Amino acid sequence: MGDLLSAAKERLHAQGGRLTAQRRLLFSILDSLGEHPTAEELFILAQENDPDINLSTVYRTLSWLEAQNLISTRVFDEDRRQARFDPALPSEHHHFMCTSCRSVIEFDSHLFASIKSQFQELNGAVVTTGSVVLYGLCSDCQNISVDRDPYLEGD
Amino acid sequence: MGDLLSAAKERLHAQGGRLTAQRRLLFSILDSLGEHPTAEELFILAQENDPDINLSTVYRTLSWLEAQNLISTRVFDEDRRQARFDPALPSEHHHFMCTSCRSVIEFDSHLFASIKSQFQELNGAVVTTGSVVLYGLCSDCQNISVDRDPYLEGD
DNA sequence: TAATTATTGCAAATGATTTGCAATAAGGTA
DNA sequence: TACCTTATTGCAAATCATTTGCAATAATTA
Repeated sequence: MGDLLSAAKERLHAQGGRLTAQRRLLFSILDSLGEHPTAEELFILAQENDPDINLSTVYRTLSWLEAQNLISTRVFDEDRRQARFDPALPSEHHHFMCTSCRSVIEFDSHLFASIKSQFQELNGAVVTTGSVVLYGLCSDCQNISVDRDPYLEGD
Repeated sequence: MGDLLSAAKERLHAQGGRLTAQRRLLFSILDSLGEHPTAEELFILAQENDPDINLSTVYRTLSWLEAQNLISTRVFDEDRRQARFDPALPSEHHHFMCTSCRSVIEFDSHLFASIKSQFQELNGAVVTTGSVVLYGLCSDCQNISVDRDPYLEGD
């Protein structure tokens, strides 16, 4: 932790950008959060510390972070139209999403490199990024519940 | 080919649904199309045969097909918020998307099963579905973009 | 401390997708 | 074949997540 916060600060300084209270707050939330929040979720978390922060500011900050390559944006099929923000560099890891509680678990696999090179050789393509996404029930949710309808909000 | 069209007809009949001209058209376009169109792209293709077809009808037909499990819906990160429709059973296959021309190539990999089981064992999760998505340049676009990219040698 | 201007909050705009509703037309039925 | 029933359509308006224009605000610099 502390990584994204300090990296973002540096970038801001180098570019003549300004470290506002809102940005500092958002950076540090993302920094300490072991999750993949939607913009809305991050907004709600931020409001606990700054009730006047605006959702636009959240989106603008996230866009800036992505342009800086400090976070990555993922759209999971289960979420349909809502993006999730991954406070980590892109293409270094893979994701599992629990279809019940929507939590995201990151994982690595050395087999991914083989899949990539296999595809490249077979198709003459150059693969620059990519990842694996798995869906299912996390160990917690297996006991608790029936799979929730992914397109119904709330419950 | 002919697969989706006849399967859809059967389902409609069994459910008291009606095989309208619009549906027949959309089914057969999807059936013969070796691509992963967005709703808009499918709409434009359909208009060639039925200039009065409505985009809502396209969306409604796609939703129905997905509910029937006859096609699957994918949201690629590169497309941001627009969904693409995969005129294939949601069986296990993976995708490569060219970041230049946005074409999608399907592929298989026996290594995916290993990634899945590896993750399950390690996390106590049950994985029901999932896939690999790769991004890069297809063989066609490699030449084009090399020619046009001023930062690459040999301009 | 003031000046400059990047950033904010707000409201309105966007773009993809969904939905309410009256008009239309499939697919049975008489 | 003509008629009925009601599933489906086209249209317009509504949603939902996200973006943008703009005047007010505030972080940095002079």
